[in-house]
Amino acid sequence: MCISPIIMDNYQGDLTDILRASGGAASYGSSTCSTGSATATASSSSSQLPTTHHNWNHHFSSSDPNITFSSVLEDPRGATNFGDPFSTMRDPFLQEIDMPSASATYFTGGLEEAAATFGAVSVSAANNINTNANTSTTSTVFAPQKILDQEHDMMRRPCKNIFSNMIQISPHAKLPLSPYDSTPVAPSPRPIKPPAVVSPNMVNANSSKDCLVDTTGVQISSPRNPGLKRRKNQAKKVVCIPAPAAANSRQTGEVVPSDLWAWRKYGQKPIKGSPYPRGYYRCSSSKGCSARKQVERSRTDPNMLVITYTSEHNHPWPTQRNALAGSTRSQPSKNNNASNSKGTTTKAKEEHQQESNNSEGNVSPVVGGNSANSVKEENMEDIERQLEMDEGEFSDGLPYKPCLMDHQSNNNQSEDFFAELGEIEVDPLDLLFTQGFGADGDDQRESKALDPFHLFDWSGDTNTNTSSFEEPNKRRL
DNA sequence: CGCCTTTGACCGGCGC
DNA sequence: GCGCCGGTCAAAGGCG
Repeated sequence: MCISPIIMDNYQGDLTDILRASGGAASYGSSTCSTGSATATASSSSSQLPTTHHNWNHHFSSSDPNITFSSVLEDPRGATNFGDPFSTMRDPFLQEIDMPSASATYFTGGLEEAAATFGAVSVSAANNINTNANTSTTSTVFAPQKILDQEHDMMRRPCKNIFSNMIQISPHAKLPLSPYDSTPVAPSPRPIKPPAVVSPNMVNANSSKDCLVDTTGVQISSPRNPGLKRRKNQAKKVVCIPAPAAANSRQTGEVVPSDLWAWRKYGQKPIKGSPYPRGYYRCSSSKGCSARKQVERSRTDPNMLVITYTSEHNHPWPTQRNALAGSTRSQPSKNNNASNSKGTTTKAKEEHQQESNNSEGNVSPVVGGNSANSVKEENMEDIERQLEMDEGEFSDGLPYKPCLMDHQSNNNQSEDFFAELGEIEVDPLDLLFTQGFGADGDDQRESKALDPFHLFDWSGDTNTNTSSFEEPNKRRL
């Protein structure tokens, strides 16, 4: 069995992959993955995630020698973390921030190439924006206007995958290196960064291109916590992704694509000038984690979600989503009526409605979070073993063939995929690694039954037969 | 019981 | 100094 490239398209709505591919892997898989040989994994431990990286990485690297995704995943700092794959764990998005310019370029180039392969339009590590843009040394650097053009282009094109619809903006490279650049430490008040140089070219959030956000000069505050003061120039990472389908959006909030972290919403505010509120989330994976993110719809393109990551996680990736109740809350089974007005009922209501809208009489393969996770836990050892086997499979040269969706259906699929993320309440990656590597026979059938996307049915020609993959989500829901 | 979301209040920064 | 604004807190209530 192998990982079909189609998965990457399927994952267009899930930040997990990007999280993994962009940053996490730099810590996880570093030296072994980059070579493609991948005979040894940096994480043979109980954590499945590094292995996951490993495999993704392998996909890219094995598909096309020109794709440097494996390089992307390599820790540019040359760190090796065989002993502790989390030893350098930081927020995968923010990690970019901390990279020296060269590293950022390195990253950008790799991702850009990969993005191009997948039909991506614009992916940028904006360390190179602004003041640093002129001094960058590679052609992969985007000048601000180029980014604008790229986003323009992106907006015109239908969504192919998350690579094609995601813009990463990180503070310019002249920001001092993050004080969190090193190994995560116990949560503690962090030093205040000195003011960053703000370029007049900076595109700010008030511009018409509000997916390009000045990530400096923003404040983080804990006004009621004397230990944490508002910090100007807090490094932020702004990411634009395709928003979930409008039908899936909440009245007062956003359907936030799942990522590996558990986020707890702690606030929501209407933002002046935007018809869409901004949701405030903090990491709930670990107490004391200062990681936060803000989610809002682009005021100019409601189909885009602007996710701003601030601060960093000071803990490893959560390896068990069932411990992260909020992000994987199960499908509501009751109290979905309109009389409920607080708590999770809104989400439940909408998800319920979405399910009703999408099911069309079919039985929705909704996988309860608990059951799915229990499957995950039970199968992780098998999964890891299977992953190791997959390594060999890739080593045999199985070509990676990007499966580009046709433009018409793709946009819908993107949205539907997000919708499903909210509906099935299970990280598709979890599905993948809990069911996708199962054995033959009953296990396989069971996996298929639990696989709403048919992700694991790659016996056919998946790279060209897009119709076979046409709207997989709708087909099942 | 522990987690979540919602939401009004509170607070600090900033511009005028 | 004042008001606006964004970010956070914390109470209330729901869910599994």
